Amino acid sequence: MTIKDIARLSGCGVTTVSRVLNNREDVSEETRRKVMEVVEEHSFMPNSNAKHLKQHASGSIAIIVKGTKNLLFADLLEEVQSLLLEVGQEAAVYYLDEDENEVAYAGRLCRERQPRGFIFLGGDLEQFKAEFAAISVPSVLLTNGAEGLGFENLSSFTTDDERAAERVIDLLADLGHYHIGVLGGNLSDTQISYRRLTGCKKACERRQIPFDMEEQYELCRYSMPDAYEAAKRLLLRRPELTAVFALSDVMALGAIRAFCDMGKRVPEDISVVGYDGIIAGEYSMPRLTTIKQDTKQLAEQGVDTLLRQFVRRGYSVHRFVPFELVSGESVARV
Amino acid sequence: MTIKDIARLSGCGVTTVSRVLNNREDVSEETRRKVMEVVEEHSFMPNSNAKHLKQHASGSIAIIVKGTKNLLFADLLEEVQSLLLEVGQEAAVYYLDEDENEVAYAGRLCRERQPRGFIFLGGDLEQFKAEFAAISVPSVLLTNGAEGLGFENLSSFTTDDERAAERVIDLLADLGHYHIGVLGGNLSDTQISYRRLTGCKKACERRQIPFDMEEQYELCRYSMPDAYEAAKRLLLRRPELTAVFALSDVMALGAIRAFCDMGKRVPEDISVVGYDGIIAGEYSMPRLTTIKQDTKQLAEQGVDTLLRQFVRRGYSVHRFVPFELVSGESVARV
DNA sequence: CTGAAAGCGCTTACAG
DNA sequence: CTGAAAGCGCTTACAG
Repeated sequence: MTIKDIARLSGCGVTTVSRVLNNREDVSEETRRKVMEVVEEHSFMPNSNAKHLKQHASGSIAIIVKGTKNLLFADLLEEVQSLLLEVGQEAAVYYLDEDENEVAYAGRLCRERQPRGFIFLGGDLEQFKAEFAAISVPSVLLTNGAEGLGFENLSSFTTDDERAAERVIDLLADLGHYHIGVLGGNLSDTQISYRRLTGCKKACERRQIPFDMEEQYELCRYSMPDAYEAAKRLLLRRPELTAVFALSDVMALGAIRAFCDMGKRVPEDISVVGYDGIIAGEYSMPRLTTIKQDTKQLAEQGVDTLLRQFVRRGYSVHRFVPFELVSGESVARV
Repeated sequence: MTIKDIARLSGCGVTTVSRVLNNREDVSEETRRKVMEVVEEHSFMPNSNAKHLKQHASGSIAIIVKGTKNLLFADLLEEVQSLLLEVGQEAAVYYLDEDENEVAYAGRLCRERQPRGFIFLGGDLEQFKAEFAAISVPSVLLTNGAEGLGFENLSSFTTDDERAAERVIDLLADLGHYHIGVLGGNLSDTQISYRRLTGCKKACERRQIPFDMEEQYELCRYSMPDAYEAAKRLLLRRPELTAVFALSDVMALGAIRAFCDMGKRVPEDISVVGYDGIIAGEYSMPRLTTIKQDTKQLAEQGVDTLLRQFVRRGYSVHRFVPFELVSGESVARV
């Protein structure tokens, strides 16, 4: 069944059928009704391959998730998907390992699949700087800021990571913590861990808390098993730590389990702060003290902006979305 | 850049270019090299819309995830995706609420997007019975069994839910538990909760443990917040319970948090058993005692079978995948 | 081993 | 308001 059949059955030309199917104005009500009747009767759906071949685009938005085990993205993805569904915009999700090059991947997708636009969940600015020029469709980056890059088809929304991290250190300092460890990801200055760590350092300096990168920062991936091992290494190396700031909730959860297996109690013996505000952290034991990123606003503004970019090319915005320091049960006064 | 350009630049016909691009045998080595050179130089990618318009299929596999907050599917999805990536098979993921009709959705996708095949992560047999006939591409259902339905293009792999649930009740009975509550999903006989509950009932009968559906079963969705509320209702109604079997780990995690907030200790005051074996349950406090579904095998056999179905139509298999009762820290002797 | 030509199912100037 | 026709970028008989 093709629009040709529909045309034949409804007694008009294919052009008209196409117009009806695409909700064009310039069709008489009567003709429209006639066509729709036949369409419904056969529950006809236009072939999207043919459609998009002509339109030079696939009609669907590609969502690129960087980091398969990062539950923040799971929460965020859900919000993004439901917003897209509301407006009837199709979306396909592509998962990448956190170390893969998301922009190169998007570039390939562009040539092969021609999506209408991209939503990046997480991203390394390095990659954007180097390869985003090859991408010409509207795009939005969530949880990292791309303002400085100056691409007119790329918007970004993120938490003010530096400020948020400062707040965490301040909280810990206020509670008397002096030996603080940090668990986080890649520190290249194009990654979020770098911005968060910068906040930590500033606050430490301001509060006169010593922070020795080599000794007090432990690198790990965004997954519980990896954070588990990293947290153990960190505490074994620095047994005097009274608090650990994990730059992601998933890491914090792995760390808590690690400390517990080492015979420590959280927060009595060691405090743990997370970052993200994922659902799992609201139901963990102890409940996570963390920086809650506003996934709702991230998703809303991201989707909204992308849709706006579809109609207004060259429009792009970069904004911080508010965060909140949520106090759970994983932090204690020292 | 189209294959026409490649043809011109490499001095041969488009037919030949197409043959090279699709790794056909019948091309001379020299011609192939010449063409590939031009292709690489321009990093040319064939337009998939045009390609699939001809081939009457989209080339990509549609993965339909039923239940956005069910972390089991997150774990499973990751395995499925990485296997698909290994063989270079493109896949698009579509998320549905756990109450939506996944087969109707797949039907629409078929007409619109023409995927090569489907992988369903979770599914209600009811839906399959009613609407799967409309789907003619190879499909695989994971975590539910579709053997009885007799569709020749549908395979299924699942855990022996009934047996596994029996094992859980036996474990609890062995430890002296007599008042056992169950937290689970929709009980229509086409859903997994039904099969798991059937196992519970059988074991309870065998072990002479009373089980009053009205009083001891609490319905909830596959999400921590929902399980949290449901667990509270259950325990308030039946304070004498010494153990709760949550038919999903996500539910178990929500329940543990609920009991704790009610002033109970897990497992000292009340034991909790989960089902699934998700990663988050391995790092929770207490570590979850649960039925570990073999996501690795589920993914491997699922993907393998789907690929096999592509070349051999009418081939379908239905199998149980082994499970394991993993003992964590969430269960105690009464 | 190679290529000219038809056709996949749409959309969109263009002409009426 | 409507329709015949060209064309999107591929694949695939078919003929050589």
